[in-house]
Amino acid sequence: MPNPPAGKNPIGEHRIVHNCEACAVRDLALCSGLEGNELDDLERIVTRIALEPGRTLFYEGDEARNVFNVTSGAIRLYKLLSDGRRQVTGFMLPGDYLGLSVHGIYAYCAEAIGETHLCRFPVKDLNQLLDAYPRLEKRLLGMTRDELAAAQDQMLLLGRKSPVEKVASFLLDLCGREERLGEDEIDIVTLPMSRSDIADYLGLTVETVSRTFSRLKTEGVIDLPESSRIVFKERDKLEELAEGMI
Amino acid sequence: MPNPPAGKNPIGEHRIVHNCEACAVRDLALCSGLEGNELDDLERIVTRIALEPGRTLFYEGDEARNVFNVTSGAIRLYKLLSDGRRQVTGFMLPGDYLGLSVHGIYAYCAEAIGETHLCRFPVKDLNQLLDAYPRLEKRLLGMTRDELAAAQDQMLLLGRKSPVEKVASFLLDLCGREERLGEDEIDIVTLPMSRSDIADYLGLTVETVSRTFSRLKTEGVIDLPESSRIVFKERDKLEELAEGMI
DNA sequence: TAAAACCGTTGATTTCGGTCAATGCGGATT
DNA sequence: AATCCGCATTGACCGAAATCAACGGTTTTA
Repeated sequence: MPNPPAGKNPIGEHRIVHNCEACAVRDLALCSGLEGNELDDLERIVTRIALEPGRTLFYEGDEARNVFNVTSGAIRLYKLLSDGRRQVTGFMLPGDYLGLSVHGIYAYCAEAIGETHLCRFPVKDLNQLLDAYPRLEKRLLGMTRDELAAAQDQMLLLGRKSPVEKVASFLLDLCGREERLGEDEIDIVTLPMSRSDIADYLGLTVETVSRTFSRLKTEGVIDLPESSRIVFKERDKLEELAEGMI
Repeated sequence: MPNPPAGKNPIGEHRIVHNCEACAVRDLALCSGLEGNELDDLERIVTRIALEPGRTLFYEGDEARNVFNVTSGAIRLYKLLSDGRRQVTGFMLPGDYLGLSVHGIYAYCAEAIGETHLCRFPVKDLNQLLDAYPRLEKRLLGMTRDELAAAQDQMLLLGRKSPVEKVASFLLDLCGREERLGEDEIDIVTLPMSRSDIADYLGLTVETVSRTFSRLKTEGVIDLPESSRIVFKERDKLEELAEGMI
């Protein structure tokens, strides 16, 4: 049963009727801490929205009125320097939570990569729920803690890994996340994002990313049937590469 | 009134008698969320420890039994690759909280830089307190959120900034933190860490860090009366450099 | 249907930061 | 005072990744 759109607002978001109980990411997202009437209270404050490819959800510096949970598609988070250099700080997949703010201001920009669906929670309402349901707050703390740990892994990658190590780490990480989402095609990763997104995530240029993919293909470590599909031919080799053991 | 040591254990930690009410970082640390008898409960589970320079507090992968709050000195957090490459993920100063764990395992190594004092909280006991005092949990969430935001700034630095931009950002950041700690010497930063710590924090080599300091000195942006003291001669210039506006 | 725009790949060239090496400097030890 | 040691600095050189450029394939637009 598809979610029927319930109207389109001026900035290109589609509101959608939805049911949390039946949600695909129910066990991954913020809501996983809740059940029964707790979930009803959460459902009362949520709005489901859809974003078309390339649509900006919010900018760094905007007043942070909402937090979001991805239910389908993918979002890129990024920061910009004044001359346009970009650092992608994360890719948010179904189940992931976004909307980090400091002093009520978003800490990064968020853009849809492909067609993307999200749950939107007004911060004001959510804060009240947090007080009522400690389990929800625990869940939020847990998700923030996990994201901090991932950010520190990314620092190691950005500061000290070579291009091959970066690309290998990235592919394995994405593979692990897709597996956790129930992708059963083992050893195949689908890349929702462009080479330039990957480059800006890994602190490289598009050319270097492309050359590294080609090199891994030539060496027989991966296969590239299409530019957005990666097949792991030698996963152990890839894992060794990712940790700098070669 | 100094804190009298109360005995030294086999691994080189000194336990210390202490009073939270009179603590210097009372308003910065975890405890800032509490007052009165709440603070008493926290005090009941805390142990004050002292570390001599270079002492390891815990390793990445250790079972995470405690979390810590720095009260004086400085701690470096870092991750290692198998061949010894190191990424320093953060410097923890008085008021900062450390002990991030995923699945009950520490996510990084923690080492004292100089003589350092900390409050140690057993995770088990702290979790009970978190349930009893929501404000404490809010405080923890807030501190984790701030650290995540800082980690994302650091990703931008590591992935997209040039050496000068990295060093300038680092100096300004450290200056801001020392000011918040009540350092009243405006425009003077004292570096508790070595050049190699800085290099491993910024994703550079010692040589490049050293050359960049020298270059900034030659250009009259900073002064370097000693290798661990930085005087800002032209703060605006430094701020422009940090954001890549030159 | 042609033109344009975009994306990914590959090649040639350049450059910035890493590597290697030598020296200086201050504090600790004898 | 003399030696040593770790840390910081400086110089010379080199190489890996950035930059610049071109091309093929696909999608979008006119």
